[in-house]
Amino acid sequence: MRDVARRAGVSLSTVSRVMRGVPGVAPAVRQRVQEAADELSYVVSRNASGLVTGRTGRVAVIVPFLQPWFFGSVLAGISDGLQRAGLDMLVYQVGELRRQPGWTSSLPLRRNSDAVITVAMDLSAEECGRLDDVGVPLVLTGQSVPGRAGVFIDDRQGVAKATRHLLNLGHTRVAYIGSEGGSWRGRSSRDRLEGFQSTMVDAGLAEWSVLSTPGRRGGELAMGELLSDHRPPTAVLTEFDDIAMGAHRTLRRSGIPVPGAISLMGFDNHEAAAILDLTTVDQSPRAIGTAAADLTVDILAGEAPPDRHVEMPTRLILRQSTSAPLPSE
Amino acid sequence: MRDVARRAGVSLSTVSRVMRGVPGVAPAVRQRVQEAADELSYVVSRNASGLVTGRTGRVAVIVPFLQPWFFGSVLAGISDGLQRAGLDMLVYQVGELRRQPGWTSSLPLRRNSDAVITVAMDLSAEECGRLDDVGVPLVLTGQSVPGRAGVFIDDRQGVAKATRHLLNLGHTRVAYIGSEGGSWRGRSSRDRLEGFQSTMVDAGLAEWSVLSTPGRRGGELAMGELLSDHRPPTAVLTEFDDIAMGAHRTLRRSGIPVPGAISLMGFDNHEAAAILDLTTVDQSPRAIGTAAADLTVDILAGEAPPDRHVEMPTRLILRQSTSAPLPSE
DNA sequence: AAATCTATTGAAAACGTTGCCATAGTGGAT
DNA sequence: ATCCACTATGGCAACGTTTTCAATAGATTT
Repeated sequence: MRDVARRAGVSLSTVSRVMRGVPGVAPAVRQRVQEAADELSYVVSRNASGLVTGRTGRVAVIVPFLQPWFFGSVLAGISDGLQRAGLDMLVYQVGELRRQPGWTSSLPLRRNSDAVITVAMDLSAEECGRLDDVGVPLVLTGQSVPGRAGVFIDDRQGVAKATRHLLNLGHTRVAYIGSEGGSWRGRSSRDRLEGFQSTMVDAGLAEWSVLSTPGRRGGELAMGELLSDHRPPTAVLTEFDDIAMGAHRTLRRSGIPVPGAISLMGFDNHEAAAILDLTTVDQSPRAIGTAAADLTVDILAGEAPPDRHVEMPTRLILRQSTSAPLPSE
Repeated sequence: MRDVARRAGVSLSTVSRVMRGVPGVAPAVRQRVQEAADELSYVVSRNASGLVTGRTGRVAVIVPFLQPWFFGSVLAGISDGLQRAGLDMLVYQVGELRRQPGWTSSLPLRRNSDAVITVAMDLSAEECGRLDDVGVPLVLTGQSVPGRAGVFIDDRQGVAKATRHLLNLGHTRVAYIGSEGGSWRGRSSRDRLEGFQSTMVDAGLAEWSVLSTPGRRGGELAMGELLSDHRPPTAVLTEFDDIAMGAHRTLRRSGIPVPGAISLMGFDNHEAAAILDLTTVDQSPRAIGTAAADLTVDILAGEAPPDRHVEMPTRLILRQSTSAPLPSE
């Protein structure tokens, strides 16, 4: 910065003003400084400016994992939103680390980010509290906690929508495959199951659900179990697409036509769902990310209360894996 | 920090020494300071320490996109590696921005990161140079440029491996579907094509390749084109799995059994490849990420030359989509 | 007992910014 | 001509660390 000042023949203060775009600098001088900065390819050190302003210009994003497609999509959205606001994105993958009770303090968040966004972390109240201690705004995604800022979908309603789709097609024997344990998404898991159950009960039908280990393998097994019933379901809804893919595989191997004999539905609109022509419910993770970033920016600017909730819509994606049940039955 | 010092009854210098874990502090004092820091849940401000050390403790990772599964996997690996070394990860998604000539300077890299890792950016020499100007080590992944640090796979060899697999099964009419334009992966694209061509020529067979738009849709179209040949191939290899998935769809719709009539192979070991039982070549993106992070750490520590190349192995993943051609032909 | 060495600690200068206050012009109203 | 309000600019302290150097107190050697 000193070099820029010297080159433009002005003081440090003036360079600082130009770099921050604050008013009160003569146009001619402004341009001269700008040119000098460009020639030296100078950018301000966030380190130094953050030291005095107390703002770091960075937002920490905490994800449980980075590999599953879902997180990539949410991150893409967050990145878009933050970039627009000129903020940088720090990404922390907690993964296994999370098992340890004090994991929140192992993250160097304290004075190193202006806000924290968690993605589908399903935090406990205690974990939330610990993150609060960092002293920066906390925005949750994929999770709704009263009194805390969050962006999420209505899991219950989304599943209800899916269930009704199957009922509207004329199915009466509808089964649900959910996950249990091992998954990091406890709350959302429960909500989806309840959404299914209440919709079935409201329709005066028997609620029929199987819980299995999460993931594709779980779906395979659970589907096998359903097929071994003396009157198998004519439609199967799963908690998320991965499970549906496993179920799909079992059906394929058993030579059971989809949707001919059994209609199959997923949830999430997984990248690969399109490949299998799987009817599903879209929750547009990228939009969730953008919304979370925008919300964060607004909170930082004081334009939004630090407990605003943003609910994202879900959309039914109709593909080839669902149809009316065979009339013969 | 001052608070910690006061609470522990020592000077700032001593606290600093304790926090950095440098020797020269009496064990008793060390413990007292540690406790005080814990009670105040104090962590050092990277901002301030970076200001004086010149190190930021952060590494910038530049990716073209964040959504595709591949990037999530590489990031997961990078995150693992950096976390182990106590470094934070800044992620910049350049995406569309890249069209603009000066995009490199729009990233606040200069004094804000200790190193830059690019992921499958396929940078031009000029872009590399611009990133060099930032003045920090540059590590490329998915791209090999002489004289620059990089982690990559041998695309030619990987495709050659795949091609030989098909030839070993007894196929002689093997076609290749590659991508052209629109993709950000020019170099890798060319290498893969050449790997196929040279292997075929070496085997004394006719080289037969179709280029199409990248992605699933391109695969669908290209497969259709191949099927309209008066003697369609008995095996098809594609530049990457996405294309293979499109091709798979066309085959499914045409009622052509895979691998019965046509063997199909992808490349990359896409998440969804397992769903389609697609034989493919794995390049373990997560391992690439870890290797890139480790290399970066080593370069920063001066333990590796700033132009070290790390070549990652590829592995043939045998699944159900390839088999010997029908003897009848 | 004096001298030397070592281990531990503290004091103060830097690092590159920002924000406040002071200063110097500039033009208009009195 | 004098004063005022205003704009543009510079000077300097402060932010929270690390680093260098000096100081102190025991311990060891002569």
